[in-house]
Amino acid sequence: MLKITRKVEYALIALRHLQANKEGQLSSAKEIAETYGIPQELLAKILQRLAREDIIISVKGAAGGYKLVTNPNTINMTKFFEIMEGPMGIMDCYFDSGCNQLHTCTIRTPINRINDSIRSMFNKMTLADITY
Amino acid sequence: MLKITRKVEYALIALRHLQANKEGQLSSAKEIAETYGIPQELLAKILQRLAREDIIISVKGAAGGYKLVTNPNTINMTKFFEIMEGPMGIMDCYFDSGCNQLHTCTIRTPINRINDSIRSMFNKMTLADITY
DNA sequence: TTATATACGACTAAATTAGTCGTAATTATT
DNA sequence: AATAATTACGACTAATTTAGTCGTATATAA
Repeated sequence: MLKITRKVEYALIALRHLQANKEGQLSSAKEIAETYGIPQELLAKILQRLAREDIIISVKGAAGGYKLVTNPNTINMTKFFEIMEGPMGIMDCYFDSGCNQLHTCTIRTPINRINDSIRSMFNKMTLADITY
Repeated sequence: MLKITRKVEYALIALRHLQANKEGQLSSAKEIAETYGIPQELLAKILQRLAREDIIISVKGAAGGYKLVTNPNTINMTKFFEIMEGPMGIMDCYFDSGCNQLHTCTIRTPINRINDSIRSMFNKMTLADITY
C-alpha cells in the first residue's frame, strides 16, 4: 500500500547521481545502471522519459549521456510522480468516473480529502528535498 | 501510484454502512455486498478480517451478521490500512532490508522522511474522518 | 432438519509492474 | 568511411500483486 514503483525509485537514484555530477558532466544510462545495479534497458527508458519531460537533457551519440538542467528546487514532487506514473490519487474515481456505484458511493468525499492531503503534501516538496 | 486497493475501499464502504445502522443492528455480508455491488465472497473475507482484528464483531448462524463495536473515532487510519494491507511505506526497504544496494543507496533517508510524513498524516486521522 | 449465516484456506483470473529485445538514429573516435 | 558507443522507442515477455471464486466446515434461528 502506498508504495512507489521501481520506476520512481530508479528515477530518483538516477537524478541523485546526476546531481552529484559537475556542471555539464554527462552520465550514460550504462554508467548509472552499473553503479547501482539497475537493469540498464529499464533505466534507459526512464531516463528517456525524464528527458522527454525536460527534467534532464540528453546528448546523443558516442560519449553521449544525460545531465541535469532543471534546478531540483523547482521540480515539484507531485509533477514528478505524475510524470513517472500517471495521475496520483489513492482511488481511481478521483480521476475517471466510469464507476457505476457513484450514486450509492458514500466514501468519495472523504477519499478525495485524503487525495488532496497527499497531493498537497507532495506539492510542497521538490526533488531537492529527496535527492539532497 | 499511491492507490488504495479494493480491499480497503470495500472495507471502508462496509464500515460506513455498519455505522449507519442502529445500535445493535446486524448487517450480513450478503446484504452489504448486494447494496453496493461488491463481490460477496470477497467482502465476506474482508469482514472476517475486520472481525478478527476486533474492529467489528460477528454473530454466527442464520440471522447473523456484523456490527460495529469500536468507536470509529478511536480507530487510527495507519493501523486500519496496515490491518488491511500490511506495512505501509512507499518503499520496501523501510521494512525489510534484504536490499543488496544498501551501501550505495543514497535515497533511503529522504524516502524514509516521506514515509514518516505519510504515516503521521494517517496517524492523525481516524476512521471517523473517512466514514462520516 | 433446513436455510442462512460466518470462517477460512486453496485456488484461479485479471491487472499491474518489471524487465528484455530488436531496431533505428546519432556522433565521437579511429 | 567504418566502427563502437550511445540515445530513442515500441513491442514483447516475465514476474508480482491484486481481485475474485470455490469448497468445505461450523454455527444457529426458524
